[in-house]
Amino acid sequence: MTNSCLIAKLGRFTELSEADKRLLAILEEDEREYRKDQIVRRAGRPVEYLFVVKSGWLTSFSMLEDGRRQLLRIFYPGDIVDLSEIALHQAQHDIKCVTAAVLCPFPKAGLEPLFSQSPRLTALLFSMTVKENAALLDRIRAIGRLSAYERLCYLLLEISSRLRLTVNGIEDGFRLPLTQSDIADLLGLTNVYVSKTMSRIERDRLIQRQGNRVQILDLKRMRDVCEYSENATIDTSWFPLGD
Amino acid sequence: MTNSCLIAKLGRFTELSEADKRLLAILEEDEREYRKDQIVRRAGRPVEYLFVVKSGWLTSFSMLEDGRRQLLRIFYPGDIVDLSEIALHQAQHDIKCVTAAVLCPFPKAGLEPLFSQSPRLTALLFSMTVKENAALLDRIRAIGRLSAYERLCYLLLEISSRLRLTVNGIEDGFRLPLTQSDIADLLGLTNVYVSKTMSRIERDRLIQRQGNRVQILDLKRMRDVCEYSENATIDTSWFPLGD
DNA sequence: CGAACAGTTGAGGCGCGTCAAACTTGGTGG
DNA sequence: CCACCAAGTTTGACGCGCCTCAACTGTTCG
Repeated sequence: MTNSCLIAKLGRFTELSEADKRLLAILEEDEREYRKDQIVRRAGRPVEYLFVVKSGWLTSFSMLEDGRRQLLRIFYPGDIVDLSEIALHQAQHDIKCVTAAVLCPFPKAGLEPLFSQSPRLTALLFSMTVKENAALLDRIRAIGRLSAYERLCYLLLEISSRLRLTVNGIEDGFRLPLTQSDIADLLGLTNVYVSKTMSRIERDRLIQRQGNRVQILDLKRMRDVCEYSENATIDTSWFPLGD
Repeated sequence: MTNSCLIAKLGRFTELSEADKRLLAILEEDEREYRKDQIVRRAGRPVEYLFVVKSGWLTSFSMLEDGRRQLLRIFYPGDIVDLSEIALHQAQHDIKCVTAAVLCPFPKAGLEPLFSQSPRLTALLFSMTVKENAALLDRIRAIGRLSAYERLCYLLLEISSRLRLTVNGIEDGFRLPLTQSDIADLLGLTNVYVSKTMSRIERDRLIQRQGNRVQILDLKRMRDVCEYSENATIDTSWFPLGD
């Protein structure tokens, strides 16, 4: 319980009571290791288990018959995979590991005590979903209306902002385990054009790369390029009181 | 309460107790009329009120400094505008009326009794948010990886599927109050190309148009074109029991 | 009747895709 | 510790889908 990823992430947004922490810790009792590229769940299968991400990056994606692929979401440590499918009978998307990962599976019904015993945790989970929602809207804006150059700046900002929730000190850069094909499929581009555009961004001294490490050199200019402002905090004023 | 839009929509997914219905009806006590094109809320403003849509279509959108615009969401009768902003301090997007509309404003805190008194309604609202989330993922796939022709087929299917939730008998077509510029801004295209592509879709006898009414002629082929399958039902098996 | 707005149509251009061939990197086994 | 291979990245030539600009055609409503 002391090293629960969920508690670590959720605790950033609001004070958690001991009871709440216990409810969350139950979700991480089990633990399973996954290899890089391993499929965690296939689209069309019933959603029986959800997973807390303990370590590693995962992604959900959608394939078209002719091979086109769209990456939909990245899951980081502290996320619940896939909270968004809980309301559906069948999984809509494939989910696979971008890196080796450790996941904590729990049955869908495992959320029930949380909903019935802690209105405050419920509101928090609700807020997390809503926040994710806001992130999806940002991506729609990016894919729909930004140029490739702008989209890449946006993605790097989004990733670094998300990493800041669970990782400390990324000012000197962070490891980016996504391939350029992954990045292309996240943003509606091709790997070739991602490569060319990343080089331009680096030449413009907005970022610096070595291997798969990326460092953002000029945060302000990056933000201006894609008109992206992250808002990390959530409004907890409407939350029911803790018990 | 008898003509509550919320109850009408939510009741399609699960049985509502009388107590639940009362909780929902409170949200629609107030009522206000809006003109076509009227701004309901500006980005950057604090989110104090949410709205139940009683009639009309609204949209949320994001503007870039140079005038580019991305429509993010369409709100139909029975929706809550903008449930997704509840977790944030400031509104992220502008919201305006596509048609004349009647909205029921209620303060953000108005949801509190619902969260604290009815775990079942909470789970339902949560599911609605999650379902909306799934719809956003579909749009990301469409904008990121589908051609203009495929995107338009997708959008028409999505709209007709959403309308089926509150309107009966759209088999003989439905009114589409969006301009082609709106449609373009929803899908990351331009009004000119939407016009040309819509004509192609009509020439291919997938749809038929007159004025702003649209009728889908060949549902199966439409679905095949964009590989889109709607899933209307939600899984309520994990819901806490009603009181 | 005319202004304002939405839709249509055509000509030409550009951003990003496609294809293909080098080059770099990191992991693996001898 | 080096040699090797597979996977990922880079680079260049060329093409296409969608954009831009612009003129024209309804259509609605004072």
